[in-house]
Parts: sequence; structure tokens; C-alpha cells
Amino acid sequence: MTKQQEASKRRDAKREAIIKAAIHIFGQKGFHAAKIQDIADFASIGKGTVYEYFSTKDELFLAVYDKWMDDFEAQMTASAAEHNNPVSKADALIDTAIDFYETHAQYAAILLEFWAHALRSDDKHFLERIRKMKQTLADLGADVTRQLKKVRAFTEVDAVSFSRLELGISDGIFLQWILDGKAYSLRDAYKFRQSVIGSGLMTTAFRKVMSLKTKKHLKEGFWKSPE
Amino acid sequence: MTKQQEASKRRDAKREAIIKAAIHIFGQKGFHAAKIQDIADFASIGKGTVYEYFSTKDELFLAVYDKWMDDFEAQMTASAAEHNNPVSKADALIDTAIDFYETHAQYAAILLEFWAHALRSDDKHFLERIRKMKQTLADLGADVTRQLKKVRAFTEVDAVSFSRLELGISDGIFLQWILDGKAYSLRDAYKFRQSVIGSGLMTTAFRKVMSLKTKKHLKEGFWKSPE
DNA sequence: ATAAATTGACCGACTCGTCGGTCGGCAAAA
DNA sequence: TTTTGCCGACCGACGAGTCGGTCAATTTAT
Repeated sequence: MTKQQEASKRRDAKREAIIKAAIHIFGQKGFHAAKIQDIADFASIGKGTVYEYFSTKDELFLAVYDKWMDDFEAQMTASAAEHNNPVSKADALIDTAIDFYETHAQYAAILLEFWAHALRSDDKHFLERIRKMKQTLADLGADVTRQLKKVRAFTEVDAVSFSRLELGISDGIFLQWILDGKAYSLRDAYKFRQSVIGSGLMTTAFRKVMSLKTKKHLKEGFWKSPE
Repeated sequence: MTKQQEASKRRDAKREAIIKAAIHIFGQKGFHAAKIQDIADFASIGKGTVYEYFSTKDELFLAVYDKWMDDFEAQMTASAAEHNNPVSKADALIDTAIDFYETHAQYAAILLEFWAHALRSDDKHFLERIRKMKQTLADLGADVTRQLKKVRAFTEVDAVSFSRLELGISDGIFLQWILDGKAYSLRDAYKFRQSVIGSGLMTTAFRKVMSLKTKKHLKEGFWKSPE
């Protein structure tokens, strides 16, 4: 390994260390209340050094989110790759998601702030990162959905729309769980959700009456990609 | 009307005016970037006057959220009261929710900030206000669910859990829609969701296989009230 | 091999604009 | 004359980002 490579490796390691400290402080205090000085202190380096690696607080914030999303995507992709049977693949994906949500529950507030930031910031990087993550997960989900249709577990449904719906639902349940003070088991909530979505709530008779409308909706879906 | 009553009415009106200005500025810039001076300017009053009506920025922020939630609760309750038939009642509730979401789409970021604020703030008012709103809506939803079971439209399901699930899902879809740059119709997304939840995605054969597990989950639910 | 020179990572005191909140005074109403 | 509501100049804390200086490691010169 050349000297340059070593140096750049050291640099990367330090960068990581700063991000780690930033995760801790941002997570604890939120974006606005977290001071760069706090992060520097926690990383046991000088404040000026932080600025050698990240030119603004925003950039550091984005790096933190980036790291989370990289992790999440990697875990989900790996989890999907471990299974062939689409039913167990679906289960594995949900399980992995729950694990991630549970271990990151303490960072829920900063996630919300990040989204708010993304919606407001002129810097399109934030929104793009969110969309990239959603795209990756939606692809995984759509794939599983298609397989489930193929093995006749699922009825005719637009795979992309369903996959996107699932993403929204997952976030929604997670958020609600957080806002409800984690008073119940997140896993139970997901199980309940799965039963509702799988089986539906209508009685057989009622389902027959609604069948035409329902079929149309399921087949057509709703999803269109953002511009 | 006595002099005092008139005076207090004038005071309330001004309070409302300040809240209105605050909604505009908070919505546009977010909690942190919004300056009290901006709000005062927009309301065409002096900065000091704002502090005659709200003692801190936090308090004003809470008042803004309060007003939204009061509106939302009132609209949903009114909407529910207009119908007797549970099927059309459910439709009406969903319709009202979509309307509210659509007209408040511009304020999505501030909603996220509010939730983040609530999770982090020492002031329990924020979280309590959120939970009160959720409770009101969940009661409405559980009521409709019970009626739907009674008329044999819905199968056996824990009404409270389902209602709470719906709340989470609604927020999730809304959020996703916002984050996706409103690229599709929110109403279509909701329709799709309703079809999935009503009818379920499993084929008849598969549903039979899963039936026992599903029934158990639906009946038991997941929801426990936060301490 | 040793000294001198160079580099660049690291640091934290400092700057400077910002903004929540205060307060003394003013003007209109009572 | 007193009270009430209103105002905006002012204050002080605060924190992002800067920058000149330090020092250890590396390179070059002797």
C-alpha cells in the first residue's frame, strides 16, 4: 500500500469517526440544538477539524442520513438475497425492516427533521437521497410481489403500486408507534397489518359485491414516478 | 354585551390574527427559520405585541398546531355525523381526510417538525395534543369499524387496532405522497389502499391456507394505549 | 546520519450577524 | 387622569464558520 493510500484510508476513518459522533449528537439533540462544538467534543477533536472534513453543518447532516440509508438498503438487499421462496422472502424483508426500525427508534425525531429539511432545502441532494432509498426498496418489494403473483399467492395487483403503498404504510406504522410512546409491540402491529392486507377485512358476501371496483383499483394502481 | 366581553373578544380576534400570520410564516420557513419579527410584520403589528399574546415562540408554535388539529377533528366529526350508513360514513371520513391533507400539503414540512419537536421537547403539551387528536380520530374509526362488522360488511377484527392502523397508514401515505413530490393523485392512492385493505391480496386458495393465523391476528389486534 | 526545510492535519480563540425576549415610553380609550 | 394596548429600539446569548498558528511527520539537503 502506498503512502497516499494509507493517508486516504486514515482520512476516511476519521471521517467515519466524525459521522459517528454526529449521529450520536444529532440523534440526541436534533439538528438545530446540536452544536458543531458538541460533535467535535464527542469525537475528541477540535471544532476546526470537523470543518476539514465537512464544509457545512448541512453536509455533515446529509452524510449521517446517507450512512443510515446505505446501511438500511444493504440490510434489506442482503435479506432478500437469502431467500428464494417469495413468501419467506417477504417475511424476511419485513423482519429486517422491523429490526432496523427498532434499533433506530431513538433516531426517529432526527429522521422527521431530515425529511422536513429535505422538503424545504434548496439543496436537492436531500430529496434525491430519500427517493433513491425508496426506489431501491420499492424495486425489492415489486419483485417479491410479482413472484407472489406468479406462485398464485397474490391476486392480480399492480406490483409497483403495492410496493410503494407498503413503503408508505411501513413508515406510517413506525411513526405512529413512536408517537404512541412505543406502548405496544411493533412486530405485533406489523403482523396485524399483514393479516389485514393479505386477507382483507370484507366478508365473503360483501367482497363479492365490491369485487368489480376492487379488481379495477388493484390492477390499475396509483403510482407515478416523481418528475 | 359588557365592555369586558367586547374587549376579550377583540383580544381573541387579534390572537387569531397572529396565529394566522404564524401559520403562514412557519409553514413557509419552518420553525427555526421563521422569525418572530417576520410573523409580526406579516400580521402588520409590532414584534412586542406578539409577546403580549404568546409568551414564547414555542407557545405560538403549539397554538398553530392546536388550531390545525381542532379544525381537523371538527371536520372529521362533522363528516361522520352526516351519515348513518357505516359504508358511506367510512367513505365520507376518508374523503374529508383527503381534502384536509390536500389543502394542507404545503404545511407538511412543519407537521414533521412539530412531531420532531414533540418527541424531543420537555413540554409534554406537544405530545399530548398529538395523542388527543389521534384518540378522537381513533374513536371515530373504531365506531365505524364496529358498525361495519355489525352489518356484516367486515369480518371479525379488533376495531381499535384496525382504527389505529388506519391512522398510521393514512399518515404514511400522505407523507410518501409529499416526499414523492405529489407526482400522483392522493385520492387514487387512498382508493388503492382501500381496495387492498378491503379485499385483501391473497388468492382464495392461499387465503384458506393462511386462514387460521390471519383470523387470530385480526381478532387479537396489537394496540395498547400509551401509559 | 543528522539537520534543516516543508508540509498539512489539527486546533480553538475570535468574529460577526442573528434573533428571542425585554422594557420604557407613547397614544388612544375610558 | 388613569388604564390599556401597542410598539420597536435595545440587549445579550449564541453558534456557524474562519484563520493564523502549532507541531509532528516526512522530505530534502548537507
